[in-house]
Amino acid sequence: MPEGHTIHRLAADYAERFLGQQVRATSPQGKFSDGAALVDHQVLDTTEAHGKHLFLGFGADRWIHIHLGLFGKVGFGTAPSPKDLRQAPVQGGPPSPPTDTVRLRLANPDAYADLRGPTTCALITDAEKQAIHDRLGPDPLRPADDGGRAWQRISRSRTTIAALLLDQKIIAGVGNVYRAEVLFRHGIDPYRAGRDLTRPQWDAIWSDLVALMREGVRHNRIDTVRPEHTPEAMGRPPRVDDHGGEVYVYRRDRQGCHICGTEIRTAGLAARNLFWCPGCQGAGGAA
DNA sequence: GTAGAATGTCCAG
DNA sequence: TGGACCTTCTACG
Repeated sequence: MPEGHTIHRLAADYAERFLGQQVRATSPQGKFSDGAALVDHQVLDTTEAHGKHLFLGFGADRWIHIHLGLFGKVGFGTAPSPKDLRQAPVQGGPPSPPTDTVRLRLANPDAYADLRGPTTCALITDAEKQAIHDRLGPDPLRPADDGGRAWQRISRSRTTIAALLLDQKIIAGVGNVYRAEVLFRHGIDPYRAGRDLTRPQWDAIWSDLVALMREGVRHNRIDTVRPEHTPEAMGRPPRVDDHGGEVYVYRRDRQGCHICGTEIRTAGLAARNLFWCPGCQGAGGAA
């Protein structure tokens, strides 16, 4: 479920519940028991996101590095955590859910956070953390980051803009949904080579990503349709099948484009599904 | 019940 | 380029 907005939201959500406090850290699943033991009873002093990477800081030179991959998820709840319930079952209460997939649980007297299914959950040093930053491109959600750095790479590349947008070395945090949607919003053919974009086009894409992804953090979901294209504005049924966000093309293949009615198309590109509207994003097309 | 897909990334060949 | 990996949910028997 995670694109960059999810990770930045998680950084804020962990901070809200645990920052500046000693936490209990455990690995009910067992795969991170050693790491959890090293931060157990330590104070969480920093939470930070860069692209799809999340860092939880516990004092000098000690970070938990989390990458959710395709399936990872964090569930927050109020204390007691499910495991605690199991240890002291409430008489007549509901059966506690299974917890054996929880890689990392952070808990304090008021709240818990359960991490499941991450690609990465590891204890790292400052130097290892810096190495991760060094191989990531600018992130539209990091205020100090600058799209110009990405342009240096894009403007010299023969690779398609659709592939470049997913390359985390070039721009960090964009995933399959934002890539499809931002190209649609700017009327850009996904197969156009990076070097065939103009600087103004790239600047517009970058600032649009900043705005869209900030909204994504606020609402914890991806919405990309402009006000005039919402279900209410157009009198069309809202999207129900998906994660709730209103989009133009992502997973809308074989349905009509909200703007021009052309059938949305899909194709594999670099092992991911690409979605676009041939009408609005044809050669030189502008939405 | 079981297969397949899913907003991601790495590595071997 | 294909497979491996991590988990959850849906569609289909």
